[in-house]
Amino acid sequence: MQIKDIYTKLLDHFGFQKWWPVHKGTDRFLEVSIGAILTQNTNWKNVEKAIENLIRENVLSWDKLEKIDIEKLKKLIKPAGFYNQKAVYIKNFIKATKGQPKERITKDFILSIKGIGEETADSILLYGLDKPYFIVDAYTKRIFYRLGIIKTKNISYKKLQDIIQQNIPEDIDIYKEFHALLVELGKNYCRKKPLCKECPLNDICKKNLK
DNA sequence: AGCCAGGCCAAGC
DNA sequence: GCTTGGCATGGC
Repeated sequence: MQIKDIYTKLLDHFGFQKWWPVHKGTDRFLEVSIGAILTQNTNWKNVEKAIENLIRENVLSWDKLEKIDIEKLKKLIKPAGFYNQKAVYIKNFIKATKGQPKERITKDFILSIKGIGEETADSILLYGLDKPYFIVDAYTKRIFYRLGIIKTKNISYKKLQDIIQQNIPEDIDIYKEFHALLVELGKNYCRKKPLCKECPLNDICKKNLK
């Protein structure tokens, strides 16, 4: 079973996910970046509440986020949790990237911002700027470990990213869809307590509990 | 009523 | 380089 066959199977089961979800009328690069910071170790439903707050208060823009009082920002993003550090991270990100031409927004550049790690950086690059970086998250590691493709869950981000990128076409739309599909599988079947019987990958998984 | 979520950083080996 | 503890809310 090849990695690209897993993608096909998931696509057959779930259909296209059309990630990353953004609101009409907002800057895609900005909304993806803020969403990526807010969703660090956080349920997306909670992130949606925080983003709704920012939109309702009309502060989801580079200018407004640069000027907003940080205590007010904390209040607005509170539903997303870890709001003290995330407010600082958002401020750091805005300060570093505001007014920068898109060519300057390289992975090394955004990784140098305190609060942006590997996954957040790749989310911004792939979904915000259409650059070919495959995103590795906790679901990706868990799923590939259970499938038997990797032998340890402690594999480094870079190693798993390389394995996946070397085994699927370098295609932005596939990168986007595949990651979204892995999240869908992780949420619905390959949970901490997995639902193996109904899992669409049951027949090719080593850890299944038939 | 716990357990969990689309991680990151700092500190300590 | 790898591991650990802290960070916080709301859904299920």
